[in-house]
Amino acid sequence: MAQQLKERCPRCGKSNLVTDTETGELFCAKCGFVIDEKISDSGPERMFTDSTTNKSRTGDRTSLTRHDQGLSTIINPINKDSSGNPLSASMKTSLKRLRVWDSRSCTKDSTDRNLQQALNELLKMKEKLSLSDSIGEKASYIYRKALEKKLVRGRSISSLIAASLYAACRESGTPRTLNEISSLGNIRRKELSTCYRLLLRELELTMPVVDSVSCIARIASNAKLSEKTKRCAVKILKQAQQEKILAGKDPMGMAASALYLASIKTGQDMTQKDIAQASGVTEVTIRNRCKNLKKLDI
DNA sequence: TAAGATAAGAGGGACAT
DNA sequence: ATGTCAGTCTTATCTTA
Repeated sequence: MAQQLKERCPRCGKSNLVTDTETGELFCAKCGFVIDEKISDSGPERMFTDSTTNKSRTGDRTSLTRHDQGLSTIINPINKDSSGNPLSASMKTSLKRLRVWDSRSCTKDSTDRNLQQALNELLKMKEKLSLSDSIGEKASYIYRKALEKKLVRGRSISSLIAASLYAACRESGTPRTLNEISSLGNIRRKELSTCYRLLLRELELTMPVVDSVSCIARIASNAKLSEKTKRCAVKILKQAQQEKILAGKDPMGMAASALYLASIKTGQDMTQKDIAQASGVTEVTIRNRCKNLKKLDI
C-alpha cells in the first residue's frame, strides 16, 4: 500500500517520503503530508505499526492550511486499523465523520489540485514573512472562499495567495506592507493590490484601517531607535489623530515622519534617508507628512 | 551632505456618461 | 463599459543651507 522513496522531504530533509500506491499521493512519513509545520510530531494521532513497509496513518492534526485540512486523502473504507484488527466503536464513529469531511473537501478535481498547490505556496510565503500559524489559517480560509467564488480563474495562484495573506495580516492588525509581500513572493505589486481589492469586494470583507501607531514599533526596530523616541512619536500620532490629519494617509508614512520628528526632538537626530529606508516609504513622503505634522504644536 | 522643492508619472476610487 | 477628476505616493532632478 505504501512505498518508500529515496527523495528527501523538502521540509524536514528526512528521506521518509512515502507514496501511496492507491492514490499516488506523496507525503513525508516523518513530518506530514506534503509540508507539515509540526516536524517532530509524535503525538497520539500517529499510528505507525512496527512494520517498516506499512506506514499507514490516521492523519495529522487538522489544519486549514492543508488542502484537505490535514486529513489524509486516503481514508480506508474498511473499519480496520493498520494491523488489520477491527476498530473500536468510538473510532468507527470518528472515522465515519472524518470520511464525510474527506469526501467534502477532497473532490479530486481541478479545484482540489489548485488548492493543494496554493496552500503549499502559502506555507512557503508564510515562512518567508515569518508570520504566525493563525495568520496562515486565516489566509487559507480567505483563499478557500475565493476559490468558492471562482475568483481564481484567469489569475495566478501565487498572487491570490499573497493577497489572501495580506488580507489576513490586515485583519489581524499585523503590519506588513504590500511591497514586502510582493517582493518576497515574487509578485508584481500591482497584481497583488488588484487581487487584494478583488478579495475585499467579492468576499465583502471589511478591514480595519492600519493603525499607524502599530507601524512605529516595526520602523523603530529597523532603525534602532530608542524607547524615548518611540514614545514621543506615539504622542505625536495621537495628537495628529485628534486633529484628523491621519485620514487617508499611508499609515507607514505617518509613522515614519512621526518618528523622524520625534528623533529630532529627543536628540537622536536621524536623517530622513535612514527613516525612509527603515520604513519603506520615500523621503518625499516623509517630508510631505512632516509638513502636516509640523502644523501641530510639537 | 542633508534637507527642501518641483515636476512627471502611476495606480486606483468616485462619479458621470 | 469608459472617461474624467481630485488626491496620493513615487521617482528623478535641481536648489539651498
